[in-house]
Amino acid sequence: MTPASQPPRTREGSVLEASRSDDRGYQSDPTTVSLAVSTVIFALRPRPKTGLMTLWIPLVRRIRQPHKGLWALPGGPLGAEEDLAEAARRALRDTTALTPKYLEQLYAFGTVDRSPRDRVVSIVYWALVESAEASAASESDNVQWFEADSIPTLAFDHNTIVEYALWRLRTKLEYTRIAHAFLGETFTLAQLREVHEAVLGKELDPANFRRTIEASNTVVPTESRLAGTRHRPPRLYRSAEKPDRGPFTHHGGPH
Amino acid sequence: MTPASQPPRTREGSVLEASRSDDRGYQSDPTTVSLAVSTVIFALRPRPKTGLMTLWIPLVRRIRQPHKGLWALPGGPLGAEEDLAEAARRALRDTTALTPKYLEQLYAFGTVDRSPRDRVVSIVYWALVESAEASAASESDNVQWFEADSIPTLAFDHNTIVEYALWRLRTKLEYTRIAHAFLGETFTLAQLREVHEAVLGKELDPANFRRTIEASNTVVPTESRLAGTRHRPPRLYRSAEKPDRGPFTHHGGPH
DNA sequence: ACAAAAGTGTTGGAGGTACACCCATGT
DNA sequence: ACATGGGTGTACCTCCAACACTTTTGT
Repeated sequence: MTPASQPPRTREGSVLEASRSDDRGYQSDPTTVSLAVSTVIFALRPRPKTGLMTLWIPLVRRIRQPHKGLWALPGGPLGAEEDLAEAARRALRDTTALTPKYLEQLYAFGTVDRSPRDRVVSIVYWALVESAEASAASESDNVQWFEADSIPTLAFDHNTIVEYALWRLRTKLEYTRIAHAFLGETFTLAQLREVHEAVLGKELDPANFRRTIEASNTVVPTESRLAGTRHRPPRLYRSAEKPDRGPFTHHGGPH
Repeated sequence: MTPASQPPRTREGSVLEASRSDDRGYQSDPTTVSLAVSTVIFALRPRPKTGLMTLWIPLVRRIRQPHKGLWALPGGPLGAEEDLAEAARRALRDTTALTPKYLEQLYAFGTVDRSPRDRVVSIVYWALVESAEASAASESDNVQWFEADSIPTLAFDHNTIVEYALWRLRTKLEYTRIAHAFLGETFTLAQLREVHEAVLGKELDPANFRRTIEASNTVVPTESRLAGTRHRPPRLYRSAEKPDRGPFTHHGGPH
């Protein structure tokens, strides 16, 4: 019996992003519902002191009311000619200047009072960014990375959203191959295990991890090995083609 | 390795409901994105000939353009003072005049061209309705129940949405106790098994089903038994309190 | 040679499927 | 008495956690 995946019922703020261009802190027409798209971005980065890889999330500082000065999820209003995922990707590009290796819709948050004056419905996505790139990601006064375990108080209901995204990431890691999104073209099983350990926050048995992964057919071994270690050189693997299928390819075609 | 739960990328219509009050078939302001909420409603009802319980979905006939005359999911525009789930519940009440025992957000559909002229983002919910009530549900010229396995061609991308909802229902049935939502206060294990069989579309071993359910602690036995059968009277069960927990109660508290 | 991580083998427990069998009631 | 589903027992199989053990490199 696994946990239910009912998302939170929040009673807090909205998702007007820091980079919004108009200066009003409220909606002119109170009968209108406005639509925004935000993205929870995950990447693995080394923890400053220990150098150990952990989960990080970039946040943007709000430069307008409401919640001016607080950190918030990157996002913005949905463009009329823009798909939802495109908008999420744009939020990601604007803050981190990176391209996600994985992007999925998380949930639509829309309680009436989540923003103080506006009525905003936020469609939230979550994204995974390759570790190598994430290290070189832009950081500034208004954009900063935080460890997923120690997120400050955020604007609106964004703390709740981040928690939910974290839960989804951890849950989904166990039954899909999204972990590959954190890694490059080829990787060792130790590196893949490191990703799992960082996300789940616990150590895994190398022997059993190997067998579990091998049995899942999510990776294919290459001929090359990683040299330069001061021990036996580990084999490099690539991500398997695309055994990842949505619900439709399942019962859509012949069984 | 279970299937990934990436929803479809549709390239079709929107979700303007049949009961919408304005008569325009398009949006006045082309730069505005409008927001609608629809609901996929599930109930178990006996199949006409065989009497065997199967999955049914109520649909409404579109009485306006676009897609006038086609069947579509019940839904409507989101009210400014209305939570998303409320709007979904309203759609359900208006069509079936019933209260859902279970209601959960499915997905937000928002590709640019899903509606011919408008730009509509639909936040779709799915709901379960008690079988007993569903039998007495209202049906009219513009509201009709269809078997989940034989849905006609629907307006917009609603066929895709229904397929996705079906997939979610079947998947979630296996690791939660949502099956209870189809049943009344008390029920026999045979009835619960009948629900599972109807949703999954295959027979289950009564002996093993019993043990699986008992081990899951999702039901509690009562003292009463069901009489009037022409065999040994089966024990009645109730749904367990609330071992159903969202992601937050999980890692929100101490581990 | 030795440290260190890669990689293999082995065992025991948990859980799930198949199926034989007994139990209690209405007719 | 007997048909019918309720309910129990059990053997087997697969998957997974734990951990001992062997292999291959750099120093």
